Amino acid sequence: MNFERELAELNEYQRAAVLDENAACIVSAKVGSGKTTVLISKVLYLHDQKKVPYEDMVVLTFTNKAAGEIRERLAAKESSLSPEQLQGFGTFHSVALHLLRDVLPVEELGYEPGFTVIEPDEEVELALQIIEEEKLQIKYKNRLKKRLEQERTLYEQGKKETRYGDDLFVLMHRLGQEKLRQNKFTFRDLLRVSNFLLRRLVAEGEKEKFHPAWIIVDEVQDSDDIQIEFMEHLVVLGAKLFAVGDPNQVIYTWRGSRSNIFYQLKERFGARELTLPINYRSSGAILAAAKCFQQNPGELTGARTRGEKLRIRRHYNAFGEAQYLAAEIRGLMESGVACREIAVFYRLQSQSEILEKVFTGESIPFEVSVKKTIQDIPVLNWFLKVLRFSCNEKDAPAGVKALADKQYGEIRSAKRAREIIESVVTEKAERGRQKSGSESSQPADEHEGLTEKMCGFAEYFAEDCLENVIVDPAYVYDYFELDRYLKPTAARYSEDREYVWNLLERMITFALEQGLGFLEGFRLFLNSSALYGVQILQKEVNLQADSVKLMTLHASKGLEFSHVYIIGVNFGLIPLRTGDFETEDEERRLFFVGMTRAKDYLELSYYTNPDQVRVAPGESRYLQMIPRELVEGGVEEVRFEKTDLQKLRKEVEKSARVQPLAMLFGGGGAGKSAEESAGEPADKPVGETAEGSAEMKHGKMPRVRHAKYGVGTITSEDETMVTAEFENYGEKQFIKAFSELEYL
DNA sequence: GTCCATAGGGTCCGG
DNA sequence: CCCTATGGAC
Repeated sequence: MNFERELAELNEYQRAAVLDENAACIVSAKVGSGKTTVLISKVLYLHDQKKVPYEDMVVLTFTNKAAGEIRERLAAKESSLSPEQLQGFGTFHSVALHLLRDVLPVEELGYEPGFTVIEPDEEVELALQIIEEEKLQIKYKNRLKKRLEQERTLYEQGKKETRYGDDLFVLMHRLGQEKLRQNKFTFRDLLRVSNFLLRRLVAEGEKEKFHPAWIIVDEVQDSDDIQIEFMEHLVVLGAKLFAVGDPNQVIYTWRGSRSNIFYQLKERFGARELTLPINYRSSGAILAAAKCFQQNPGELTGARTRGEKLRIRRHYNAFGEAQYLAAEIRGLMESGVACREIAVFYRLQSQSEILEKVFTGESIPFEVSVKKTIQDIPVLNWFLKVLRFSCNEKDAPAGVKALADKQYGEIRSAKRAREIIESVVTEKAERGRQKSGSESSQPADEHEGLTEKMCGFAEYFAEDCLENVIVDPAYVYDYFELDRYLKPTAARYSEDREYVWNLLERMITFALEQGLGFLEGFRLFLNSSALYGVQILQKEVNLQADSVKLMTLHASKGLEFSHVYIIGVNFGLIPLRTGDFETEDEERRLFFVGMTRAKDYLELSYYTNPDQVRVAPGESRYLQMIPRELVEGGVEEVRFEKTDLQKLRKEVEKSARVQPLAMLFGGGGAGKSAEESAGEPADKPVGETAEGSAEMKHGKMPRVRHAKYGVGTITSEDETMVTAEFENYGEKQFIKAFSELEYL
């Protein structure tokens, strides 16, 4: 039997979790212990052995990515899965969306089933509009987004006074009315309204309307109150609970999850607690070091041998380190390590900048993980608004924004745009009322403006909609005469066009997949595009691409690499803040998460002369917490000469342009710039590299010795690199300033 | 309208 | 720690 084999591949702990019969079970899955494997096996076990249909399971994740992974791994094991069967599989928000659309009676609250999900920014815009119209007194308007999020709980608890004694609660009330009127849900509303209707379902004993057999939750430690409540309602409706998570990986308390969540869950659901204590990912040394940062020092056992020790390196500053990393990574590449197995983690997004510059200059293939949403791509932001008003004339605000867009719109003033849209909408409504069979549905005139095109869209495509004729983005592209707005002369034209094209293709495919007409499919897509915003853009998710990954420690969660470099382990940066203990604990967990991403090699580094203010020059005490016997050769300093570094830095700054032939080995002192002599005196050389380069001018092939590669001969060089042929290793490239080569 | 003291936020970033 | 929006004093 197929499932028997599946079970045989699990260890005893994993097997126990999969086979557990309790009504509620919480699995404390230690880092790298096969959490997702267990989760998938559980689903398969319930389906194959317990004959629970997939339709009766609710499988909840926090990210679209995790949801996608689960679907994918499931599809690999079970081929004939239909989308309907997996409607309960997704993020908390997408499952709530499904419930509100297809199961729960939202119309009883005054919403229509075709509601739109809006992004936080849109709620803020709506709020600002209300503030203006009603002359509300709101303090800190520039931080409205944060205030709406943070002070919402106070409002919901029925508090009278706002934090700053202003009209914020009046605003929240009006905002609620306005969202209802415009048929819009925020992310939070999805869960809040779901919870409200589920609670009512329970209270009125109408359990037959929705009664999942199982809820299975991934990364349960990230749940906030509203999500726990959602789980609770499903449990009350009769579902059994299986939740998997790790209290040591709570790094998002600032957005609502709490570190004692595991304890809370056990109390609330009377759950049995199991553990998955065996880590399969990291080498023994890495795991042992990481264990120093475990918060709940429960059982955590490694399955691997000790492996290579960690390294701790000291660099002068981030630039020197970037040079070093470039050389180091090149070395790894040459020794056959795939780029995709190498990652550099840092605490702050801004730290990637210098790495990007240097890696670009050194031709190291890399990719920076930056949060990308629709908002970050202006053309899509604009075009989605165009489509939203086109498909739904009730969404006048979208029409106004499309029309008044600074870059792609037609009308300068937002006020004027609003007037135009309003008049067109009322005019259209009137014409509809006195509809005499006259031929009003003319195709859009070629020279009409955007307003007319948006208003005529639904009518124009109505017939095609019936026959599903639209399969080519060109129809829509031409209808809007998009070239008039994207402006072929603009520098970003081809990129913009590709984005738009891509989006249209996706929307058409979506409509076809859903078995809906073109227009209906578009509407449904647009209504929930906020929830899947990032996925729309995923032309390629490049975890597979062969490039070095640069990301923040936060972003590293859930990933693994064979070689990991955590940089800037300075006090003041890792941990970021000092002072209060709550956040300090979180920093420790964050560091733990980062370290445990590494499979085979982990290197930690800090700066003696950090460029950023508020970063202390010394090593973080986190480094002192790691037992020395796990560290190769104590702290190794990467030595260099400061003037070389400054020269290199200037080159890199310029490298966007054509690289000038740097006079690195010209006459003595040629590299000394005015600022340099005016600034603080250059440090005394601490390395031995200066003499070496002088020697090479004479065209000799100097013999060198390197601590790691042994004795060799220089074979070639340019301004920045030296290549040497080693007797026992082969060819190796070094950055001159860091070569650590001893010239014989 | 301008000045200035000061409270409070900033980094991290899911849906 | 540093920056700045805020709002009262003038």
